[in-house]
Amino acid sequence: MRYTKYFTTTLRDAPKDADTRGHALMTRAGFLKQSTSGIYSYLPLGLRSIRKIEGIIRKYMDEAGSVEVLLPMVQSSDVWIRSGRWEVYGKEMLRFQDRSGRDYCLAPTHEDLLADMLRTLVNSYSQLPFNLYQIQTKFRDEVRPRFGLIRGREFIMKDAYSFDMDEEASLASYEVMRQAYIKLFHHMGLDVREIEADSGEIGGSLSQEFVVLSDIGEDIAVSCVDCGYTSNAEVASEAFNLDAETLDVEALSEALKGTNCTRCKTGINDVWRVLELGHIFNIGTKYSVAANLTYKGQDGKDRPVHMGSYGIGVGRILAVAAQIYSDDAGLQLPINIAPFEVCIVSATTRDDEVVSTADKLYQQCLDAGIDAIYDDRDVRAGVKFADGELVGYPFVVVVGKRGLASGTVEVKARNGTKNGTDTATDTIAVPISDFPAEMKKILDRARPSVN
RNA sequence: CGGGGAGUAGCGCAGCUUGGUAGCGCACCUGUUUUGGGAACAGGUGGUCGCAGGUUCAAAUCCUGUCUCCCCGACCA
Repeated sequence: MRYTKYFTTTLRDAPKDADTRGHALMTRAGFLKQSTSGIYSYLPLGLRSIRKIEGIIRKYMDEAGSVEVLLPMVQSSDVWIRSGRWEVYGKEMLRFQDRSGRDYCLAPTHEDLLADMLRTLVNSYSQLPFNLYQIQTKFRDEVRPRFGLIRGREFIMKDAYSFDMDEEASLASYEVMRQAYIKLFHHMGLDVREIEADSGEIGGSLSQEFVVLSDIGEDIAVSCVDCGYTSNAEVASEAFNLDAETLDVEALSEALKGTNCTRCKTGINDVWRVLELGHIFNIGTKYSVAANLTYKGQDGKDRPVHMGSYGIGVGRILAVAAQIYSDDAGLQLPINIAPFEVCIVSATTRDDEVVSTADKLYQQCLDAGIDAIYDDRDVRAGVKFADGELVGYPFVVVVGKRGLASGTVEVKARNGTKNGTDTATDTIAVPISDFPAEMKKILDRARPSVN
């Protein structure tokens, strides 16, 4: 992509209603534009990152045997009345009527419609097991949206559901999903922790959260520095007989200072603020019984399907990555979820050799399948460097007279850059003759290894 | 829903106390010079001061109402 043919913008000042650093930087870098409270437009760069996150999720869900579907966002009240939740679901469900006065809602979740739909499609044990997922926009009229994409009212979510004949098979499906989650988060470059969670209202026998440690986390967790066993504040407070009323980070840190891990018995506990990115549940038959979702077994008897449910907040992944992986100069998104992996910068546009070389390298990137943007604007080099740091391209390739004199270009890694100076510690000179092959090697080395 | 803050140019802000023809920085446009770390100079565009009503000779400024956004609490990916 040539910058001059693209559409993106950068801002020096963040809008005043962007509070967290990640949100302010994404706004400044041209990823996002708030539309109204809790509702955002994804601009070209932001959408590229979202698509990459979705692509990684699809890869690992597909590998785990889950099959993609797309359910409607606008749902008739019929479904919800049948599931009994039309009355129960509170104001978070946004309801409205069509021209004939029929009731509808914007789906806050999809279990009800899915179970309802499958009742007529699933009949026999021979159809089981299976697993369905979708990546969809959900709408919850939250009491208080906040922190940009962290808690929006409209948000993109991956939700998956497993359907098995019995509890044992369902637990096996759960484990497959759990492994897929670990891999996909690592592929994105995120340091996720698994937390033993309370199943809460969804119910069921087993539930885990996938969280990252972050100052904008909405929950508190206790983690063992040795074995890594992590539990949420409620579980930890039960284990240590603490008063759940006093559970802020400081109080919990104080209370648990020096205590040992409840699992490995030797490690020391540490307290963190954490943000939930994914949550998996082994539900059992609660929903299938309610929805009359049954299958006929080999013995001819009807039995309820055993379900599991598996969610990931897609937009939230981008939001928290922007928060965690950034500095004062801008974003530093992990390579697999950055909007572009490489930015080619022509240090001047007034030198024919520089321009023609930059053009050539860009074309080589296209031919080699390197995910590159070419900043071919007729602006000072400093503007391109500053914008490059703000957007956080993992690598910036500088084509300039200096390098050309020795037949090289500079490849600068974003995380090695020193703000405001030209003393990047992680800059290497790459011979122009070897460019695309060398660049590919550099990119591959930079990717997190999964497994 | 309870508590707190804010709406003035695309973005960030001043002006409001003490009414008197709306201002600054950045961005944007034109020209000249500049060109490997957010250039300089000169000129220029752009605002029904959130909206409605009221007080007044006169309202961004005072009064009343209203809408919106943000922050802190209970819920959630």
